[in-house]
Amino acid sequence: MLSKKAQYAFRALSHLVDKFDQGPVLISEIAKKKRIPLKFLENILLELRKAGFLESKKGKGGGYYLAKNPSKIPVAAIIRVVDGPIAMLPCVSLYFYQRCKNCDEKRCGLHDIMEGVRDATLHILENKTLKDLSV
Amino acid sequence: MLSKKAQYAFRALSHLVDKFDQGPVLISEIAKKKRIPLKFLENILLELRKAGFLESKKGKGGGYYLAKNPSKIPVAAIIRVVDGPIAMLPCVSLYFYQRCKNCDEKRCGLHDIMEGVRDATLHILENKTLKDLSV
DNA sequence: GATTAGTCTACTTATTTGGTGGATTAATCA
DNA sequence: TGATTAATCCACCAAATAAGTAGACTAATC
Repeated sequence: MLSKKAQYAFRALSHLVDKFDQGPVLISEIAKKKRIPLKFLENILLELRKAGFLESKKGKGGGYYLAKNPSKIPVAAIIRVVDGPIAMLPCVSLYFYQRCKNCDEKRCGLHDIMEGVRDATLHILENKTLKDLSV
Repeated sequence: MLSKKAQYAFRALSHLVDKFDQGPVLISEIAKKKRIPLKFLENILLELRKAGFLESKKGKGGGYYLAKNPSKIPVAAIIRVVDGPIAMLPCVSLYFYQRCKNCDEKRCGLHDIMEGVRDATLHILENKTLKDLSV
């Protein structure tokens, strides 16, 4: 399951996609429109900015906006920043790999199954982008 | 990510698959062989028994054993019992569905994407079974 | 220099995860 | 029948993570 934080992130991003190329959007506007706790949203947007997906401007006329075209930002990348690994086991994660305690990866059936799940999942999440958030 | 509990469950089950049709296996044997904390394993096995995947026998010669052929038990079913939903959003879960607060399912891009992920994931997890745990 | 709006640090609170202790019940065997 | 074996059940605990909040600070604009 995606965390609430990740769900908030996608809701916020979908608003920024709608306003793409229309200048900065206030955090407070996003919070109000999308019903996200303001201070919590601050943290989320900051994290997304540090990861390079958003840019921001301070002062009057400031706010947040997408750093690049929504069609260039895969859904998978957002999940990794906000929630971490997408895979169901550490030993099959591409970006957060950890060796399996007590499991020989060469002879572990679960490993193989979860590798398959990861591939199928990423095939979708790497190809769907923020532009697909607005239907 | 699967919880540690679910990972323990699969490790324990793979042992029971290896011993399938050879009578009951002691919790303590599984715990030792698979290096799972004994008392925690008790809880896990009990849960799996109540869900109908295992049977047990008390007293001397007792222990746990699979309730049916490993090839009849899908990996998906085990995950649902131990960890709950497989889907990435409540609003696309088949067994743990919950309506999305603040998201119109007919017009939500994320909903559609995660529906696709769910289908791709379940296509694998419903067809792989406990017999696939032993390679 | 007043105002606006994001940044940063540091909490707090709630929930989930992972794990333990100990008494009880059921089956077997001597 | 009573000792032994092994699962069952209940109730708890600690650590980690998730979710949310407070308030001072910095940068841009007017």
